[in-house]
Formats: sequence, structure tokens, C-alpha cells
Amino acid sequence: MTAHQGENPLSLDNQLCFAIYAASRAVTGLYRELLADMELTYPQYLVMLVLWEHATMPVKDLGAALRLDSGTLSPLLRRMEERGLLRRSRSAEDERVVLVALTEEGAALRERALDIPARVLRGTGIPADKAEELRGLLDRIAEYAGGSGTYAAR
Amino acid sequence: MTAHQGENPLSLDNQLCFAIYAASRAVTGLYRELLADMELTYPQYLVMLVLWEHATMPVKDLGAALRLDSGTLSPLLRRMEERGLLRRSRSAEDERVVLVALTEEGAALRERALDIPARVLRGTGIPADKAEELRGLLDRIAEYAGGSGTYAAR
DNA sequence: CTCAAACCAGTTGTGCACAATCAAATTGTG
DNA sequence: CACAATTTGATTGTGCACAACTGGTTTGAG
Repeated sequence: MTAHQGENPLSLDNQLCFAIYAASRAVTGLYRELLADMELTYPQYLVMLVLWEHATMPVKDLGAALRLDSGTLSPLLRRMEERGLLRRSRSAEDERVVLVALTEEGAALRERALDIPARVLRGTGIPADKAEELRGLLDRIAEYAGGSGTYAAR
Repeated sequence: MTAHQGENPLSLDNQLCFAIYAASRAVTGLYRELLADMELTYPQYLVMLVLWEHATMPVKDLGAALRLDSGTLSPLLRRMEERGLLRRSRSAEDERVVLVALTEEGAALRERALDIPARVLRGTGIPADKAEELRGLLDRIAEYAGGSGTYAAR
């Protein structure tokens, strides 16, 4: 498989980007199973990862950490608030800022998530040493492409 | 950056999967710019890649190639048909099968897409030799995780 | 031949992503 | 102080993804 399509620059099998796209969806599918009993989606789980490290933070910082804008985060956070995982409140010092704060229920969920990274890594079939190298390359792509990406063409 | 967070298994920065997820969105953003003047989205471009190699094929095979189901492909193909890039028709031999066929307009678009892979690869900042290795690892993840993923837990 | 099982595409409903736009709050400058 | 520019989050609209379901078609066991 993935035969060398030779000259064709538009062959699907030759495209690094399709591999990233397909792998991303496959990994999200893995998480879907592992997160099902916590009733979290993968993006919601990412929000929890950040909040488990910083119990309270502005929406803006959350967006910077996950590289998501308010159009994505606002409804996502609303659903998580309705589920009781977090609360949102306007900052007293700056009324423009909305602070996202973990509830006790949200904080308690951390324990049930502790083994997820290891289980997912097994699910990918990637040895730990390769994973490190792979992550480095992908971070580089996200930084490079993301930098001149969404905001770009200046 | 991406400091070694040490022990914390739930640190965002340590997660290979977030790197895949973020890189995927960053790359999609790159394509968004390059495909804008063709008025194609990235998934639509992927459909075109397949059709440029096989001018006519069943929806099922298209889904197998891109790992997308009919819930995604049906409305996507409908929009592309409305735009005149392709036509859909029931197979004569098997009325269950819908054949997707490139129109002349769709085939003609290929020329304008020829330089896109090279431009995207530059946009990722990944040298060509690393790209090959990266693609191999990602294919493995997609196969491994996708295999026991969407359909899985048998 | 019959009819139950499998197959294929489409539809519905939910949840991201992201561009574009908006309103409210804050900041900086004169 | 006045007020234009900036910041912040929300809202609207479009387009994926995917689970669950539907309806028409084909296949195959008996």
C-alpha cells in the first residue's frame, strides 16, 4: 500500500497533509471511546487538561493555549458549564474578560482521566521514543503554518 | 517553549495527540488560503484529488479512500455538484450505488492545483526528507487507531 | 422462489472550527 | 475630560465529522 505514485504531484497517497488530517481524525476517534463514559468530547477534554493545570483562567488564555477562537469556545464552554464542570464569570477588574473556573465536579474528574494518555499512546501504535520526535515535527508545523495561516497573507 | 512538564501525565504540552490536532488545523488553514480562489474547501479538494486520478467512482470507494462516511460525503458532494464540478448518477448495474463523475469544469481545475502540494509543503517548514518519515508514522497511526477506532470495540 | 440479512446512500441531530460582525469595556491621545 | 482605537467575548452563518436511523436494492440461505 501507499504505492509510490511516481510523478503525480496530486496523488492522495503522496500527501503529508492528508496523513495529518486522517491521523487527527483517527486519534479523535480513539479519544471518543475513552472519553465516552466521562461524557466529554475531545475538545472538551483539552479544555479540562488546561483547567486541571490552571483552575481559573480567562477565555482568551484558554483560546491561546488551544489555538481556538471565541466562536468555537463560547458554545463549547456554555455546554460544559451546563454540565457543571466549570463556571464562567466576568472579571471584576476588567469587565471584558470572562474567567473560566473549574467546579469541584470538574476538578474531581481529573482522577478518572489519569490513565488516558498512556492508553491513547498505546492505541496509536507509536513507540514512546518515536512519539517525542513526531511531536517535535508536528509542533513545528503548527507554529510555522499556524503563524502565517489563519491571520496571514499580510 | 514546550517545556518538559516533568511528571504530569495530563500536561497539554506533553501530548502527542494535541500536536496532531493542532497541526491538522494549522495545515487546513494553509490550504484555506491556497484554495480560496478555486472556491474549494480542504475536504472538497481531497475529493478532487481522488477524482483527478479516477474520473468516475462510487461514493463508497470515495469514502474508503478518504475515510469519510456518507453523512459527511452526501452534503459535500451535493454542494460540489451544484457548483458544477461533478455529477452524481445511480449505477445501472446496481441501483444502490451512486457514481460520482468529474465534469469538464472539474477536470479543468486540476491545472490550477498543480503547484499546491509544493506550496503547502513549504508552508509547513518541513524538509522533504523528514516529510517522508513523518508521513510513515502518521499513516501508521491512522491505520492502527482508525482500525480499532470508529468501528471498533468489537 | 421467498424473504430475511446485508448493503448503499441519504437524512437528522449534535458538536466542533472558523470567518465575519457586533456590542460593551478599556486604553491611549490630545 | 473627550473620543477614537483597541480589546474581549458573544453571535451568526457555513461547512465539515460522525452517530443513529431510514428507505430502497441486492444477495443468499432454505
